[in-house]
Amino acid sequence: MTDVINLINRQEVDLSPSVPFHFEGTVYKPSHFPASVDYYENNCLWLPIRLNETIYGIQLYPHPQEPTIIKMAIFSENVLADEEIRTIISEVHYRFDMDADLQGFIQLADKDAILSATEKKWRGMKVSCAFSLYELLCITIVLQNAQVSRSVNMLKNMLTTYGRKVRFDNREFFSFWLPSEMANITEDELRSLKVGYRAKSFKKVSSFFLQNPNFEYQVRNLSKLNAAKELRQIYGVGPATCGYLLFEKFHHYDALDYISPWETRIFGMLIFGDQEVPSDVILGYAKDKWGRWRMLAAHYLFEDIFWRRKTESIRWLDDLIRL
DNA sequence: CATCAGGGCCCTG
DNA sequence: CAGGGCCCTGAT
Repeated sequence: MTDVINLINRQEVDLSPSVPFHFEGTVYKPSHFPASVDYYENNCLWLPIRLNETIYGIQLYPHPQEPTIIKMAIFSENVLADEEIRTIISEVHYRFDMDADLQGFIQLADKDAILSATEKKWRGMKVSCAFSLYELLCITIVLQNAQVSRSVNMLKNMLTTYGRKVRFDNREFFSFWLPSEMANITEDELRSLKVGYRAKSFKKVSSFFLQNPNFEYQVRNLSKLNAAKELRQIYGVGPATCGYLLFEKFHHYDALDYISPWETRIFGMLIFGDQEVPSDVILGYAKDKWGRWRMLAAHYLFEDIFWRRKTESIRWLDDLIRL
């Protein structure tokens, strides 16, 4: 796609997330690999967002004076209707879990030796996913059975070939392709972008969303168990991907029922100082100590160590990540 | 130079 | 429910 979508209209609105709200911890997750689908810098997030097939540009930053208010600038091609603004606000609230009540977690962490300091440091950090379910699935597809550098390359190839270039606030991004845009693309074409056997997943996931356009919104209302049942029916969604979706996208704070080998080693170190601890021991520990907050607790520990990695060298973590 | 496992999942037996 | 195969790549 050569044409660039220029979002020239700018409109500001105020958001009032539930407090406490840790802006930086919520909108930027250092454990995620960087992609040109959003950008975070210095307490400000830029994000193209696609709703009802229309692409908007979102800029989020804390209000300079009012600590409980988050400012959102919406960039658009056309002047926004009130209804559109309401839709965007409500979607952003969902994606950054702005209505969450984490009081139970705060109380739990306060009495927990492992969590206490980390929770205080990041108090108000919400689980978030800047992307739609379909977009997140595309990310998890490139994540599977590949090292990070290859995942980055696969997503970049897909975006530059099928994504839409979006410009707002003097910045350029790629917005994801639509499920319908995958329909006429062959597996061989996808394989030429070095995605390998994942080509089939892209095709199948896209046709699933084409047939079930409201799937994400239906799953939002389901219990963890029922949501998992629905998600696992999608081709390419196994236990690891399902866990990511349940937690990051659908905010099931207890979605820690499976841990992949590489995460097992990291959690082993974080909890027991030993990377050889088997995953079922870690799962049992988390369930016992953190109960219905166990994935959120794990998330706090996980993101904290990745934050620390930005300013200090953590040898054992470098060895385990293998970029 | 070759071999190999990787931020999983599908499919088969 | 265990295990082989899968695309491609950087590490060894």
